[in-house]
Amino acid sequence: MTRITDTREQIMDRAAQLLMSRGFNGFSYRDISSHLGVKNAAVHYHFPAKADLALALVDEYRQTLRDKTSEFMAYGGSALEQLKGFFEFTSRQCHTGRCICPLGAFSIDYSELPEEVRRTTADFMNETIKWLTQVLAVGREQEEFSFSGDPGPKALLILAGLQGARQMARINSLEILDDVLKQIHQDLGIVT
Amino acid sequence: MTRITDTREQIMDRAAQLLMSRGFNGFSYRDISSHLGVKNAAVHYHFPAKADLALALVDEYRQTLRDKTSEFMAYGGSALEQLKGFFEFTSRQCHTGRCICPLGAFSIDYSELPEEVRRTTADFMNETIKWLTQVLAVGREQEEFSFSGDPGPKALLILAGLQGARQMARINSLEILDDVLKQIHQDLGIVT
DNA sequence: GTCTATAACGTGATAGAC
DNA sequence: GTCTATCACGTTATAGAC
Repeated sequence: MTRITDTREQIMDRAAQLLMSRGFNGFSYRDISSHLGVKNAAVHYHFPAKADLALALVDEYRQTLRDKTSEFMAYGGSALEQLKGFFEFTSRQCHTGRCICPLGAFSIDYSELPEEVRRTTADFMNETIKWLTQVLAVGREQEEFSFSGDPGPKALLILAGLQGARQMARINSLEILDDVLKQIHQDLGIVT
Repeated sequence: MTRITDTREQIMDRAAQLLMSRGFNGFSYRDISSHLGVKNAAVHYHFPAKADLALALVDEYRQTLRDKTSEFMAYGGSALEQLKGFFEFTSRQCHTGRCICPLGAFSIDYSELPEEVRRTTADFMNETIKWLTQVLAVGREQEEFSFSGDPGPKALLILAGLQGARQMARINSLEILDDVLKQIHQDLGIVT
């Protein structure tokens, strides 16, 4: 009934949850195993070293982004729709668990992560930047929203703003994320 | 020759450095003591528990902000000057050590911090928000810069953007922070 | 694939000499 | 105010039985 990879997926899910709520150094194999009702050796079977787990997590995030954006990147489409989907995803994720952005979490421990994890994390971030830059460029061209200056730095400010807002929201209140999202909308001339 | 509190200050300095480069859970008493050439018991003498160290650090940040902004908050002044000072401080701090914002660092471990540290951290953040909100309001009134909408959410976006940019910069390159700063300037209509 | 058992180590923290 | 010595604990990780 249960698939062979079931435990592996459960480990990934729990690890993702913990990463976004405590940072990569803030959880242990025990936190994962006890939650699943298994022993820590079982987790080590699927991910021998913690770095393997980190790599799998980043890879998963990257693949998710690719799946959600590949069509847009290849053939274009409605930029506003892409943008709204991204904002809603972020907002929903944050409202259920007050979790922070995985990139933000990894950035803290970045200097101590293995080279391969660092490279994959950087790749993931650069792909995200590239995607949003194109969304902004296409959306402005299609007059779905407006802003002045290059799309690149604008994309950076939006991504950085969301990442920071999620962290600030957990110290203060989720209202902060909502306010920042509204401000981003306003600065893009999007009517809500 | 050396003051009584000399070691205490050195501990604070090193701890601040470590906090901003590895997060609160990313460094140990040993990291501090070995750097100063003392034993970890000496550090425990000045800060019995790690929470005491966290509290002292947040308090120091808060006091620094108060010192730098109290005059403006009380009597007003040039908002542009305040803003530039803040940006330069952030930029300089980031360019020497690629360190992240202390608030960002604490936000990761926030759920496990003692209540008193949490409260002080939240106070510090709220004071920062309040200060920047007033700077934006006054600056727009004095026509030093311009933007549409309420100063509050605008202040949040700027602070969140800086916090996120510092983290992204460490994964990619310091150029990201520079780009974000330029975009913020542009969105405020400040000519550079 | 999961278990028990254990190794090897780093951590925050304390007691008591100097 | 700093030291030596030590504790109790959590951590990642491995070996080998089932």
